[in-house]
Amino acid sequence: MTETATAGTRAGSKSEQAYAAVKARIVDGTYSPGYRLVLAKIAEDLGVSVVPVREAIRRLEAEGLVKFERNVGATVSGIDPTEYLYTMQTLSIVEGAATALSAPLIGEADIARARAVNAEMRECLEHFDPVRFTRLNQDFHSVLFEHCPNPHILDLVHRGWNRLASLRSSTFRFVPGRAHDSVAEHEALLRLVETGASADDIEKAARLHRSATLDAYLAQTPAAVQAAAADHPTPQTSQQ
Amino acid sequence: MTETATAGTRAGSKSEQAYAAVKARIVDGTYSPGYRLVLAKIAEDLGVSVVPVREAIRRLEAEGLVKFERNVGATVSGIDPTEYLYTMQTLSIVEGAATALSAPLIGEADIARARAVNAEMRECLEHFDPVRFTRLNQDFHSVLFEHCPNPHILDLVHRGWNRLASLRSSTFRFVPGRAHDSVAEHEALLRLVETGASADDIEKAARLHRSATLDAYLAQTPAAVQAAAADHPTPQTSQQ
DNA sequence: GCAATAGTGATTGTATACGATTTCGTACTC
DNA sequence: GAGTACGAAATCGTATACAATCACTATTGC
Repeated sequence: MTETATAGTRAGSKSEQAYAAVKARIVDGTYSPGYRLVLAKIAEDLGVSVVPVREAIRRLEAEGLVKFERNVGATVSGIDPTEYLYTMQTLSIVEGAATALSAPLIGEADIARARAVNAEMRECLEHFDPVRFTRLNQDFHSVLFEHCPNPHILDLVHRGWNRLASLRSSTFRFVPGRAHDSVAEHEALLRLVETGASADDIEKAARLHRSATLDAYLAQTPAAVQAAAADHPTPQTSQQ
Repeated sequence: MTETATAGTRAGSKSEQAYAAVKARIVDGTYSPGYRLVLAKIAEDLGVSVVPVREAIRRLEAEGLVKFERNVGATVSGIDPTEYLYTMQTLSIVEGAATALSAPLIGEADIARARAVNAEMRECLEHFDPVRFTRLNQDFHSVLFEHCPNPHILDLVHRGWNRLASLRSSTFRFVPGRAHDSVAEHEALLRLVETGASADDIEKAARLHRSATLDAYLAQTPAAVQAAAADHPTPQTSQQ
């Protein structure tokens, strides 16, 4: 997880180093949303000059992790509800596809691992450990989509997850009750894969799983956002 | 079309200028696949220094238009059949979603315009004008997906089209006979939108339309590529 | 004649320096 | 007292310069 098309830029590169460092700080929350990223400051912290840092920031901008304004500077992208909506919707689509494409390549060992992870998630619910739950959730889905044979799609999925991570959109944070349903849906998803369900069915299930999380979020959110959301129906959820 | 998340980088920026210039040259074929992009040379041509050029190239790399190798340089991405497969598959997914999301927002005027474009495409078939056909094809699909209310998805669609443009994957070029089927499918798509078909049906149709082009390409391609493609089934096509 | 190797040229990677733009604080005016 | 104009500090944008790396070729040894 979390390696995004590094093509051609080996680890030794300062640019790459800056990219990884800043990204890590955003994802782990050291730089929280709204944080002002000053090139010179970051450059000094990392012991490199501003040029590679600038390149790193621009790259993070392309991934949506930071917002860049000319002659003003970069800030870490915030928890704009609309952005959350866009991201979840996009992820629903690409992750659904990735999971469907992965399904035929998922072996018994993968399934077993996913089940173990899901069991741990259940435990987290009892001991209320949101942080671990979120990390395990990522692990679970990784098993489902990591075998996706199309690297472009896989990359899009990774980007979506990174974006969510930067938004700190833990399921617990937004909708406490949702987590319980989530683990149940995980088990259902596994059974579909296990029994060799059609790619179409798996894709729908994966989409619904994410859409449900989004819907739960929207349900407990101010009316204004819901109104905006009405213009952006999530595909495959409200069908039938 | 063809504006890809320029966020924060106003037109006046040399970096932006370099990006647009190089991109244009790639898309219009001045720099054809395999062309070696030397920073210093491009910088001189554009009358700017190498730093903005470098930034532009890196951005194009992120979009998949060029391939970058450390300490070696950048080359325009080539017509690697596998890359073509990946791109078409991804586009099939995001364009399908974008079209489905757009559908409810497409008005009668849009439909009429699309019909006019499709009629022109028919003419191109008779007079054999592949270049114009390809451009019109893009216009046609733009009508279908440009109303997509989710900018992230729309951006992914644009990227896919740009990538195809750089690959010069004109339908004519790859599979002459395919173009005739294509215009027929266009009409069918329009009718679905017109009659308010479900988002699911529209999405499937849009995916199939693209998958068919991909399949046609694969059908006339060496066995080795087909074998590789077998590992990468296109979703929603073989389901029937 | 072939292979390994050292040297050379070309190209990228990064640092430093300076100009351009914006922002924010302050003083001044109405 | 509020609003505006001005100025200074901060920050970004780009040019230039140099160091690091790699590809290619010629040479040498076998």
